[in-house]
Amino acid sequence: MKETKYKEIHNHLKGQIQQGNYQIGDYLPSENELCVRFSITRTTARKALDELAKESFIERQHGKGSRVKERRQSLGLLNVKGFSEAVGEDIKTLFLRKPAAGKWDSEIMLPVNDSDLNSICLYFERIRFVGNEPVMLEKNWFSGQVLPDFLCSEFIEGSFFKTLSKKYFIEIIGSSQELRAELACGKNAGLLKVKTGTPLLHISVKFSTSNSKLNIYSELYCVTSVYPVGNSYFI
Amino acid sequence: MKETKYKEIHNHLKGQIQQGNYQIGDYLPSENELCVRFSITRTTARKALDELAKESFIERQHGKGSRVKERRQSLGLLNVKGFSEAVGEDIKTLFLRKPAAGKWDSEIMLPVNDSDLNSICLYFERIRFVGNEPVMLEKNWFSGQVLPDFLCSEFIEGSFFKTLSKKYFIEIIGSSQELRAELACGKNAGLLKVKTGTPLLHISVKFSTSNSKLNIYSELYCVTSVYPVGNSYFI
DNA sequence: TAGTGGTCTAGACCACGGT
DNA sequence: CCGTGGTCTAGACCACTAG
Repeated sequence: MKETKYKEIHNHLKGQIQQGNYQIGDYLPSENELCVRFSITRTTARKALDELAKESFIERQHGKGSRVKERRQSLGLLNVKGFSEAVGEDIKTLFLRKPAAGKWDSEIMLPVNDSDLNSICLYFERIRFVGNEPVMLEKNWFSGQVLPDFLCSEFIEGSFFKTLSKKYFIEIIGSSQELRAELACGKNAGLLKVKTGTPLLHISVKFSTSNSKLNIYSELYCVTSVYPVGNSYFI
Repeated sequence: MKETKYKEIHNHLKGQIQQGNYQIGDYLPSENELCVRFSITRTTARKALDELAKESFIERQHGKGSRVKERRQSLGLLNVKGFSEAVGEDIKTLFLRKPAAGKWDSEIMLPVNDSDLNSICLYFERIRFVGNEPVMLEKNWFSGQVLPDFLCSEFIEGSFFKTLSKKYFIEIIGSSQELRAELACGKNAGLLKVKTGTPLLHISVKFSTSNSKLNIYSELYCVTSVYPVGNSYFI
């Protein structure tokens, strides 16, 4: 498995940013400078920088350069932050199923890419608690194709997204979502310790990542009576 | 103002897809074919196709081609787009109350700014239909302070946000939201023509605008059984 | 094996921003 | 003016898919 040149440059620069060698507002080396420093052509340098821009680490400014941006946290609804950073209280996580081989379930509401359907499906499922109250049932599917050793590893700081970023250098670059209000079926009601027929907020999300072979499909069932699902978005 | 070549190709292909000349599952011309047909190089052809992929009109398949994807339509969550631009179908709007003086109701779930509380409150309320099905009950409160003549004017293209933008040059710059799944109370059930006890998605939004004196508070009640509320966000 | 997309080279001209 | 990023050409080799 050989890494491409542009990914090498891309990861190098991303690492520099994450380590703080380039601060917010700083300018990265220009395309031409990267060409010299890494013995590549502009096409390759551009590709590396374009990827960084797509992941919103930098902002390209015509005539000026590539400036390190503040990374926006909110991604549509549930954020990149995910649950662990979103609730300021005492939260716990219980794995109902640790990451393992699964199947592309029909429970996934958003259309699954063909390329995903043709590859191995990994799955995990957990319940999130605030205090001792279960507030969210979370089911996640994704292609195992691009995540070697995923099954063996623990999550970094309990966060799936952090693990993707720090261990595999994969960033979330977008999401689409569908929201439904539903009545809890017996099974979900049991898991969330509510009565059957309690209204649940059902969130279907498909996350796109900087690795085009990795999409993450999630189905979330939330008890919203005490803790509504919130988010904010600012330009 | 000259259009770039890749944008020209990109728009041409997008038009073909939108007009149905390429159906879902069809393959677009290969990169090499585009090169010949439009007298361009592969770099340019690729750029056009990459843009289409980024907009999720197509899926790139190594060794096969560029396949037209399904783009699911659903009710756009009021991020900035608003309802009228989000749904591609036959939508109608019925005003239950045209914009008029109102009061800062306790139904508003998100905290109202003090400066708003101290100024005149305008209010309007409408029901959104897809076809003949009511799908959303929408209640809006905002300060009338900065919108002279607002009561007299019609909405531009039926859109509140467009009216703000084109007539008053005010843009939405942010929002916070809370989501709840609730059971329809008698009144809302009646308006939305569902049974009491049907689960409704209750969205509370507070929009901030480019005019710091204007905040918009909305309470939305959505029937999600047929048209889930959707949104997507890409960096 | 032929055709496809993915990566890369080595150039070129242009539009933009600041000096 | 120079350096920046944006577009584009004309090639090349590779990896993947399918017959």
